[in-house]
Amino acid sequence: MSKDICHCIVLRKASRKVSSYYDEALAPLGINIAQFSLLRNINRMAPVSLTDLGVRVELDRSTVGRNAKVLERMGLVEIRPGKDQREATLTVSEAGHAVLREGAPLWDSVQDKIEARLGPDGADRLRELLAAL
Amino acid sequence: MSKDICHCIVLRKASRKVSSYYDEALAPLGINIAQFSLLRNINRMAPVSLTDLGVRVELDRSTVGRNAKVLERMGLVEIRPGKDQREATLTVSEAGHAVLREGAPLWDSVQDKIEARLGPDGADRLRELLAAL
DNA sequence: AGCATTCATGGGTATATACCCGCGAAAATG
DNA sequence: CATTTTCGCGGGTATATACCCATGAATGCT
Repeated sequence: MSKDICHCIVLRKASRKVSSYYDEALAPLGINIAQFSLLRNINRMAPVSLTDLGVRVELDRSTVGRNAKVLERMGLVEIRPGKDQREATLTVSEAGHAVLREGAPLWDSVQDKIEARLGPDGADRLRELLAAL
Repeated sequence: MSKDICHCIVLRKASRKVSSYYDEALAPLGINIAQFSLLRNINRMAPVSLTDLGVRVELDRSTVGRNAKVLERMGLVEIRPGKDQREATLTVSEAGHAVLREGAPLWDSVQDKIEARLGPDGADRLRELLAAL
């Protein structure tokens, strides 16, 4: 019975597999999909606090903080205190913008590949199903 | 455009979210879904080597080794050398069997919840789409 | 038998992720 | 204005995950 298959495990496997597609495509830039996506979100919201960013990307604030620190170490993001002394303000550096530019077509190609695999409307149907979870 | 949405990120979010449903349900047993699933696989294949188990669950050998070590520390799994001195042989302990028994209905309830959310055939359609990736 | 090759694990390193706790800063309250 | 409460973050801890390298064991070939 298909009922024996854990929905969660199926999702986790798919998540790992698909992540690896993006990771491989972005590898030439020395960045992975989680980092690239976070960088994009920082760019869209900059200057942004860790808390706001965490809400946006639906990740724990401490997770976002640590992931952002990795981007900072890579020189792609700048982290400094905001007016509110409690806040860490994130902005994308020059190098970060370059990665965003160069990564875009690589990301596009994987998006296309996925859509091809899912067939027409496949991506939309998948998104709908996942949104229902 | 929906084309702006990263298929990978959608999947990762869904994976985290769904995992948390199972994790919460299994929490009373002090185990999470990754561990529960691994325990089930060990049980089905026992006695099994790390390599074989890794192939089965589609995880890196070293990942399986570390995850299994956590289960061992919890007293749910026994790890000992096999006839082939290189091999680590995994078996489920008494406590592990108890967890499998007690976890089954908890796992079932989450499966049902997911299926309810996805609607009739939803789970099947989701599985098909994910399998195409 | 002896050496080369293959094979199974383990451990190092690094990221992703979450939860909890404590500290210092800002805001609210009397 | 002083005190309390709220808020933002960093750090500790733990798991999940992967890649690479070292080591010791099994196998195969000469």
